[in-house]
Amino acid sequence: MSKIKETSTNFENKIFLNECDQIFAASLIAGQWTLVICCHLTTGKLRFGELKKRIPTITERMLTLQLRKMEEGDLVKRTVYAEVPPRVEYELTKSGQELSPILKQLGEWGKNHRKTRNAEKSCTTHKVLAQ
Amino acid sequence: MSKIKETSTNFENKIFLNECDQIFAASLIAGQWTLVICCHLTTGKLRFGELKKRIPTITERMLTLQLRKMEEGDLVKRTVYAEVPPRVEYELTKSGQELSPILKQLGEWGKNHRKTRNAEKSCTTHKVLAQ
DNA sequence: TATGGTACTATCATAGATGTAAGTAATGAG
DNA sequence: CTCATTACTTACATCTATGATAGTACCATA
Repeated sequence: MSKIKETSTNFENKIFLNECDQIFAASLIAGQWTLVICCHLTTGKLRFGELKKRIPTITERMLTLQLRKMEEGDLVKRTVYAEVPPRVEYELTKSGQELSPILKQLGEWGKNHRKTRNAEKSCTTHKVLAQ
Repeated sequence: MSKIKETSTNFENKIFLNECDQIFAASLIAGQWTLVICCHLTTGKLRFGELKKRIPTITERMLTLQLRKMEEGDLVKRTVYAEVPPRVEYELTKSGQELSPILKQLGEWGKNHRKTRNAEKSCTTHKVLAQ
């Protein structure tokens, strides 16, 4: 693989294309509740009401909106059973499952980064940080 | 490592703690321009004006705001030189650099996910999607 | 007929993110 | 003295995400 000049249009384009996919991916996990929902679904299918119970602070409206957005983004699959009272199950799609390890890494990074930050802050300013 | 009952509080807590770090990490890369800026800084230091040139569609205001947020989040380091006209350089911190490979993976996932989606859509609905 | 459970939907209100346009400090060049 | 340069800041407008609250369809059950 030959090295591309950093000033070439090609080089800029490569960066830009990469950005695009990253931004596309990031936008799919951007919602305030998306990762929480994702996390709860990693262990298997859950009904709407079960999700609501596990995420007590979410409103039904937001849960609906987020699940729809995630369905739209092909992260979750929604299965409706023609029963009364209604039963709807949500599960991660294949893509959703493939995202999990990356999110896990992101979480690891977050953990370390948070530690590093707090260490540096307390080292330089000797302040205790909330959270 | 013994298996934890899925119904135990401990199990729920483990999920929740993991969530926290992920959400913390996600919030740091959440800005509309954060990843774009990150991307351009992976190749080295850049001045404010250079970043602006490389991201023609960003306004000065947004560039400032995002950079400040990234500085606040310890993703970038800001160096001011006492010159006139002023010179300010931005570069990724160690944490910012460590985030790069994960973002790269995220981009890879995004690329594949986008492909899969389009393939499935065109397969079932035979529609051409405007991206 | 009245009630309950499930998974929503509709409406209104607010907070936060982003965009537009203009202005600023400092100083060297002319 | 005037102007250009750089990295901003300020004020205002708008757009999007989130929140609070109430209402709905369906039918089994009492």
